Amino acid sequence: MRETAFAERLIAWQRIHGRHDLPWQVRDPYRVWLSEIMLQQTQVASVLAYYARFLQSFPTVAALAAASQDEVLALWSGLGYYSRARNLHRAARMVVDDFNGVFPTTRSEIERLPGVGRSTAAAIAAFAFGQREAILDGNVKRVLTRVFGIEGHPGDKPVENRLWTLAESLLPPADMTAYTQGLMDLGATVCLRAKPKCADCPMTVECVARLEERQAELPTRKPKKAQPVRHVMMLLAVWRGQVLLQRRPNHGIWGGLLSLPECADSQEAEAWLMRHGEGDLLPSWPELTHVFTHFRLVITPQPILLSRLSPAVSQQADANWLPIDQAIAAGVPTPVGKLLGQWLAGVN
DNA sequence: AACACGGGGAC
DNA sequence: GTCCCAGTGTT
Repeated sequence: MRETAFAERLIAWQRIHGRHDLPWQVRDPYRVWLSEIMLQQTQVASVLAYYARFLQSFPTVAALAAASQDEVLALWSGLGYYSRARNLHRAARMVVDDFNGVFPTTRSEIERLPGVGRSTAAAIAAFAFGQREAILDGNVKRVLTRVFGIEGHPGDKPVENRLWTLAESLLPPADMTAYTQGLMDLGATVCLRAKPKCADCPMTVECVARLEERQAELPTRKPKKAQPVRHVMMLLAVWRGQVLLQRRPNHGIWGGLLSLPECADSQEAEAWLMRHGEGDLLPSWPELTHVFTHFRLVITPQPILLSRLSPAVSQQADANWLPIDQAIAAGVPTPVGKLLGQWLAGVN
């Protein structure tokens, strides 16, 4: 297909059939940026409520910069990929401190913000400033591999490089907002992964995948490998009606979130109890499996009722004793929220 | 180049 | 259950 034909058809299609009512379809770069970060590896339906709540608490980049990391993480809790929230917070402070409170206006400058890579920077530059920059996200990769019949896993470097070059060659001379939004809309509403609606697609007559009936083979799947399993025991330590939460390190899984204390097995749980005071190990609850991209985590919940807390422990700086309902609201990982919810349901 | 990083929707 | 998504940062 001619490059110009692709862009012309896409823009015309977007104006009629594309999405025009998403809350982040604005020119305010702060709102565009926030939405793009939330939408990384996360679907629109999941983002909508988080976006509204976040914007209500932090209406401007200055408000976000003035917040604490805790406040930001609490509003992010449940969305996943928490480094996005920490980077967002750092980047807000960078905009205030290094860019004099004015959001940067070029792709290369925007790309310096932590958490903003090439595609996200290009999307912000296109939506907020109408600049001629190519995006390449999951939707675009699916559309391009199908329409142009590009073989190979799009995550492989040579394939990805080819897709970037193609994406740049397709850019229209103007109308970048409609074009960029059209690319995303086509991928999200028509060029679906499982059942693409080829009859509704403006590229259908020339789409390689459609012509060869290979929609199911493109984009090429990632070769999969076995997922390792990790086991952990999570302690539901309760003292005077409050549960103990500990801050996780900023790096690694659930970085920076409050979570339950962990150990390997019930023997270690006994030792933990001896260190922390006196009380009883209740029978452990049934295992809970949490699935990640790269491994599965099998959690054994171990409730502990403390009757006395050792003085040294009660003064630990990182110990957070909270009523269960407040603990849930504090921004804990999803499986921890489930466990605390089960406790509430069981006790009350 | 490969991996780490969450959660949820679609099937 | 499996696959994959509006990706980025680290190694």
